[in-house]
Amino acid sequence: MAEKNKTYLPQALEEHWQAVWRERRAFATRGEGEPFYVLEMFPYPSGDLHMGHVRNYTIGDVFARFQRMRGHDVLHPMGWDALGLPAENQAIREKIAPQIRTPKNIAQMKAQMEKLGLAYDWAREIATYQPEYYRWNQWFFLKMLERNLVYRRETTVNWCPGCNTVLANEQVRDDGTCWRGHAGVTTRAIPEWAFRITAYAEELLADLDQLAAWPERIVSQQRNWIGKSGGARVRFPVAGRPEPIEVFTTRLDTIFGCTYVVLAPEHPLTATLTSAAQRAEVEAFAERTRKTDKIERTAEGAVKEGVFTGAMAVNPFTREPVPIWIANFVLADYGTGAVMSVPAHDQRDFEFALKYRLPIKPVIFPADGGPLPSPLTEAFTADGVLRNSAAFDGLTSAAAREQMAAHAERERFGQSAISWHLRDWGFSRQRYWGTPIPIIYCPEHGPVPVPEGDLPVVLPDYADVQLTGEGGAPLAKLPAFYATSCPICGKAARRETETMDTFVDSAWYFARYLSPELTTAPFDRDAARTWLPVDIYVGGPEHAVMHLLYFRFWTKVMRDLGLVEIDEPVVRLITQGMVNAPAFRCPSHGYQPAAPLLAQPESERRCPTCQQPLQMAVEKMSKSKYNGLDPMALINRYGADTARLYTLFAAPPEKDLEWSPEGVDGVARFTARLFRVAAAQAETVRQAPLPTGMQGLAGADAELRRAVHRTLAKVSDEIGTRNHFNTAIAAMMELCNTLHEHKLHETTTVAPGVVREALLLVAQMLAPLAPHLAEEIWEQAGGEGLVAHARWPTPDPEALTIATLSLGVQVNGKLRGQIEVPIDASDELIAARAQADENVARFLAGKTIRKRVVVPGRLVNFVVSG
RNA sequence: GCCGGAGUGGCGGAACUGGCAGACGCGACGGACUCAAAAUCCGUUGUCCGAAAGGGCUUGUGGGUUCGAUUCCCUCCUCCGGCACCA
Repeated sequence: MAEKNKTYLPQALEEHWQAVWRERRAFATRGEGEPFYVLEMFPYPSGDLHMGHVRNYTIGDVFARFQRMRGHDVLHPMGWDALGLPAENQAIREKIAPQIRTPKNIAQMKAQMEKLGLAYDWAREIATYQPEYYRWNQWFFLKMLERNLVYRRETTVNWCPGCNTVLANEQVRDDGTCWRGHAGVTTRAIPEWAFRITAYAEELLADLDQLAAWPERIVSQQRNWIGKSGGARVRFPVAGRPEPIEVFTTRLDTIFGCTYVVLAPEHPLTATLTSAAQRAEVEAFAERTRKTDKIERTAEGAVKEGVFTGAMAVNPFTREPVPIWIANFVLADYGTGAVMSVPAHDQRDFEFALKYRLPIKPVIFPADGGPLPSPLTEAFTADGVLRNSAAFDGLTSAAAREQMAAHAERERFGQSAISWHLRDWGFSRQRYWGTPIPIIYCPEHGPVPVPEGDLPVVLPDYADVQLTGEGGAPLAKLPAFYATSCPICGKAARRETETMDTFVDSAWYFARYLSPELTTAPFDRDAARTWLPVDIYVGGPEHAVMHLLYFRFWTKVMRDLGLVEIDEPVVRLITQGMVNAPAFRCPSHGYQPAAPLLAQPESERRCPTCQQPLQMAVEKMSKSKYNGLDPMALINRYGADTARLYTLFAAPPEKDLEWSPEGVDGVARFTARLFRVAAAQAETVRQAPLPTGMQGLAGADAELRRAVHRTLAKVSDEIGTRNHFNTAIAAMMELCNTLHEHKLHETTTVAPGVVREALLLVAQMLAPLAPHLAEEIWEQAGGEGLVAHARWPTPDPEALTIATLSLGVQVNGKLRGQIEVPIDASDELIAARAQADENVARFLAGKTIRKRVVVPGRLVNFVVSG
């Protein structure tokens, strides 16, 4: 900047450099260097960045800027996940068209991102609400329909009789009322469209092995979600019925202990086989189950309940009759919707049997021949040896599972089978603000795909739709939208009025950035060959399962469509922890805005309405808890560099972050100190020739140069290898303290060349983290061009050498002394020095040294006795 | 309930492969500068005993493995994320 001021005024300085970057299009791809794709999960454009965004995008920005300095050709785009429920709810509340509101929100958030100094190539911006984007959702739908990866099925959804519409899980409150206050939320079965993700289950599981650079916890969550388990299907005939009950079990070895079977209340057989005597009870129970929503039902830490249907099935192994029950914990759309219950060997079945006084029959006994308590006090769930199992007695569980499956297959009442936890992806939504599903229902030809040439099916204007949140799919009220003709026969037909799950948008957006303007294909194949897979993907761990699984699934589909040549979308995944903050809650009036309360002394924090003392807890920042802190306030007060450094300094990326504004001051001091050092030295060092090595350097010159290069080695490792930005910043703070010890903030005796090198290296190290200040220091010290485009420096190995080491000396594992030894000291010399230490000698006196452990470079330990 | 993760000073965190626990920062305390305040600069700061040298204790709980455990194993507790229509 012209007219240097020695006071650090970050706002003006940052605006200046942001303008320079913008003018020079500093973050466009260059077309030279190894391609490197850095991606962050794109946001829903709510209108304001929150702290979670700031953290997410700052972390991504560090990677992008660092890899650019490493010489890569970096692709770093940003876009908007604009469709979905929040925008629709806002439209209902505020009566503003999402088409109007969304671009405004986007403009505002984009301005905020620019103020943070994020290095995006804005020429590649995408927004999913634009027909230019979602037409490709529709195109993919048609392609997947052709390949039998899309189908129609029945599903159960939350239904609010008051709103007369389907509710998202989020719109159902704990007490069974809907988000708008209606009571009596229930579930109901409706048809929907689904993606056959299960066709890829085996590959989605196997390819987890390719994800070596993903966090282990994400991989295991995916593995468990896919949930492959080996077992068997067995058919239990029902007296007087043609159709048997099919169950899946992983414990076929326990089947002689099966004393009842349980169906889901929605199971198709439930209605037909219930006896007349039990009908009223069974129907009442099914109705009650429907009224508890899906989440609560599976979250059945609560109550396991069931009723007898009055019907009996036959255990095909024992040929004995067993009662058929229905229960709330068995789900229709999971497995076969029916389970065989073995109370002796399954804890849930055991509890259920006790409650309803069903027989408990042990058939597996400990392999060591030990007894089981009689009566059982809990289920014996381990593998063991079979008894009471006829021909299979004496077999181990594992052997029995094999032989019994073979037996079942021979006898044609079952076979071994694999079961998956993963279910197909239902993506129909009865909503307006989503991608219209390109299907036309013809009375004659049934569901007919919209011809590819007629895409996109464009969402009708908001003005034509009455968004009330009531009465089912909004598009179904709009004849101008749905009235059409059949593409096959031309007769009057009706469009599909449901829209797609927004997970569809985010399943492939990473590829759209490669060629955002393309109108002939979702993306350019050559560009995909160049840029994919994504090298680093940064986002929240809340997406560990669903989004990332859909993302992986879609990539494999795109591969099979011949669009990409990769199996997996992302090489390296970084999941950043959440940003939490204190939230205040009044027992009577709910959450209260945290910001004014934090400004008050603790004793005065009371509910503004009723003056009760408030409960405080650290919770995820969110609007509904009123504990969000506006990042723009932070940036306006301290500058973007300090805000960035603080979010990076407070915790390593993957850890949750408890936001406390106090710590910011320390980082603000650090940036201001660095600025003052650069400003103090600029005049004297700008032209100084740089040192070429350690020759001729002594005293403070040598000391400072060593410190700078040591810091560079540390920072390179922390940023480049370990991604621990907090410790990188700590190392730079230490260096800053060293610069102060050498009086670089005023007049120093250190040689100008050494000072200039220090400043240039500081600017380069700082460039990914605090890019504006880095540019400023770079310029002050006479760096060439932009530091954003400079190469990441390499430490001078000569400056990293050291002559002596300091080792700890332990006696019996307790630290008793400290010694200095030459770097190449032998174990004998180390031991001699250690024993010579006065305090160590005290602890060795009169004892026998039984063992000596020398850990190179760390410590020496004497094991003594006597 | 099931799946995944986390727990270290007054606070955020560090300790990379089993090797000197508490780097760096906040806060607090003391000092310099100032008429004064802010800013800045210097110092102290896990805890207990001790004048000091030094010693005891200490990484959610209880146990185990090891010369040595924040790190590995088992038990329990607490908190956080996900659970398929929030994204």
